[in-house]
Amino acid sequence: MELIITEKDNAARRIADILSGGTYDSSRENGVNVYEWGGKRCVGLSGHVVGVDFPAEYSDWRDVEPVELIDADVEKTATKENIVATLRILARKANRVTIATDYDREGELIGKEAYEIVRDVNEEVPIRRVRFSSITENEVQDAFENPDELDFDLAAAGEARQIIDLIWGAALTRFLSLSAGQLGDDFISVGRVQSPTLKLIVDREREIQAFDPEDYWELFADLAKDDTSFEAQYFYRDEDGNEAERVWEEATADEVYETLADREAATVVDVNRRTRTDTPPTPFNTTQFIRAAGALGYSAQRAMSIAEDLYTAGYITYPRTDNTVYPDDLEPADLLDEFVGHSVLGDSAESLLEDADDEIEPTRGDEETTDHPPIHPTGEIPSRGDVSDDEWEIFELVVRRFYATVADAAVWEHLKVVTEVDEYRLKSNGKRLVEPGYHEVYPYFSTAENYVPDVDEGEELRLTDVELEEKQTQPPRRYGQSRLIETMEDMGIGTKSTRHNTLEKLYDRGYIESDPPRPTKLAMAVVDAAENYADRVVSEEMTAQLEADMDAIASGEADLSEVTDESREMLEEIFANLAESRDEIGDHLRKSLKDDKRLGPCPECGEDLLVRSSRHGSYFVGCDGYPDCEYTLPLPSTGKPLILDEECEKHGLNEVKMLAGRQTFVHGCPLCKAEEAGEGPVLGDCPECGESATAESSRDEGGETADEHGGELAVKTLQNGSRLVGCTRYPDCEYSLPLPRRGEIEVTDEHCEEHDLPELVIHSGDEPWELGCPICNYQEFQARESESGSDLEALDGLGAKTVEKLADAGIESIDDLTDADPDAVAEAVDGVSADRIRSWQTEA
DNA sequence: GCAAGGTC
Repeated sequence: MELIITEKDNAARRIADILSGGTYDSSRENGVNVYEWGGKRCVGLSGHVVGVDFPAEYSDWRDVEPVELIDADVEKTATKENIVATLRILARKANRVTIATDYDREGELIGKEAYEIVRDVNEEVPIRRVRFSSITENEVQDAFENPDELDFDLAAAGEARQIIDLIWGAALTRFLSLSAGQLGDDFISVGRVQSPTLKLIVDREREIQAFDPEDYWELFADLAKDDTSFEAQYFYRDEDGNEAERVWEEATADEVYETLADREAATVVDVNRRTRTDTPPTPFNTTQFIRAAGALGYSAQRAMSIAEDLYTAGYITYPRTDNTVYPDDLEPADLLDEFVGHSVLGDSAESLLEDADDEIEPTRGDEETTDHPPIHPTGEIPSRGDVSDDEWEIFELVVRRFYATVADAAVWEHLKVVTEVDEYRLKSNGKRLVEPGYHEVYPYFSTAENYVPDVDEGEELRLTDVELEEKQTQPPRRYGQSRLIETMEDMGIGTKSTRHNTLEKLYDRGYIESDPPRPTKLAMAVVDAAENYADRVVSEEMTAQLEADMDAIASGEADLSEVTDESREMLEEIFANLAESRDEIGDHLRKSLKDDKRLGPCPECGEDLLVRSSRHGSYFVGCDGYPDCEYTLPLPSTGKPLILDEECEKHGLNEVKMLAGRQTFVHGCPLCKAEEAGEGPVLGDCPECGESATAESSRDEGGETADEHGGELAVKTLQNGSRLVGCTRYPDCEYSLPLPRRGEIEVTDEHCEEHDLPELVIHSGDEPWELGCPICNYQEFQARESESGSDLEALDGLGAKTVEKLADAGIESIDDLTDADPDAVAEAVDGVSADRIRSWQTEA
């Protein structure tokens, strides 16, 4: 029995299909698919099924000095136990093993991991390696006819990376986390890939913060020939002889403006016409795919997740690839044929086939690799009902990108007209798409034209309007997600499979927020600390050096232990410097963590108000002075709060935005919100769960935290506009007291002695209504209701709800009702018309 | 509770 091992289940199934001619059987062992035919079995791994880690005695962060990790053993342990177990069972019975993992460095390492699992249970079996860069009939057949050996040096290069990444990442992550006392889910991480990426974002933010805008002026004019008018812009030659449009002196700008505004004609002094060939884009690798999907509004993570689904369903090829050159056995014409006749994608395919002279020559990118083909459609087309709108949009993008790579170039005609007004010059740039070429099948790039009419040198044009625009230089823009991923690729950090995950990791760690990502104060502090003490871990150098070392290992010029030992020594040196600065680093990190949560001064005690999260995952605003100060404000229940730079003028608190995907919204100043609607002034302890009510039990339990303290009664306005006195711990505590719907509530200085609550006065109409202590008021109301047997309920069509509403408006008995003015009552009570009140009055 | 790299 021959055992074939691939990197993933999908590849196993397709290889089984090719080698068996479609006659394979499949079964499941331990939840792993096994494909079987004529004396062969094929099984797919799930990438790495073993991983590196330190021995268990190093796992407690507090018991181990981070520096000890540098010389700790590094062990390999199974991370996918069911797959490892299945592999062991199958390997015992095998008389030949063929490793068919992906054709790249990591694939070689995954192959070696499989090799070791096999060897462990079967010392004798011959193990061979096959390599192919796309799973097509030809390539796979060819690979199996020409098998090779595993490349242990190449695998060792991958192992060196694993060890170095683990040691540096774990030791420095633990050091920073310990120094700042961040030991739970909120540890502070550092790594060879994430940290240079974060530095990229932080550096850009520093530039933005340091940016000093400069004023400049630009001048625009409208020119007209016959009935058509077009725009022209003032320019001059700068010191280097280059064309410049920005005027840096206001006086100069005014001078030009005066002249232009005064004249009525401009003379054409130069006409320049040229055609430009606009070549079609190259095939999609992962990065360019993410970029194109990003332009359609998809985050990197989302784009990859959709691409994976489309791949698994068989509609597109493998989405993780560096390759931008189609393999030889891709027949563009055959693939186009698959789309002919399709309602949405058919027309383009047909026109491409018609236009093709003989051989279709697809575009080629710079990167030709062995891993996988560029992302392209397989020829299988989902019906609209099978996929979501987003999936269809991404699928169409991939199909159309393929179309573009086999389409003709586009041709633009550019027309530049220079005109003169006195000694000043104006220019107009026109462009026209004369041959749409690939744009016809790939509508994702702008083909906006700019019309400038045909003119001749010496011609006089009317000068109809002049505008002087005052502008300011803008700070550099933040990187968007796809720009970051492209830059990571340029810097050589991360891989096609991990770059988008790295960004996600930075979000999860609290280093970046929002989109385009903005670094938090914590991120600035982490990058700061790393720059000062472990510069290497935030530089792309570390990866560049590692790549060079890996190449040396792969070519046999160096061995794994030389490289890892050298790396360990460098880290030792870093730790020698770090040790003395531990407190200083910790203080800075802690301060930054607090800065990220700070909203402004507490109106009660002046300490900082901070955004905090409750045990249930919801957020609220609490005072840093807790437990001395128990001031709190609520935050909306949807989303994660992001503190904005904008400050509320009234309270000096930063505004808050709630991030919740598409439901993201700006909440504003939480105190304003609380005053406007939501929770109003706090009146005192909740009689059910407040301090005095719970004092004994909470003392018994001990370990009080900010989100556990006793509830307080506050005035609340519900979404439907009705008001009540409710507990701040709602929904955990449902204690509530009714309040009238209308009128302004005044909280007086008078206190009810029995309940220790302030007395309330309701201002509506002419006469203020002294409601008093809300608990007393409610008790009186209940008493009256039971006394009177709520005589109102005797009336036809008057239910308990309405009785309550009427009571809120001060009508608590039939007598009250008969005395009342129906129109005024209708005004004060929701959902009750004056007519209904009149009918009750008659009935009474 | 560390990293980065596979894959789901």
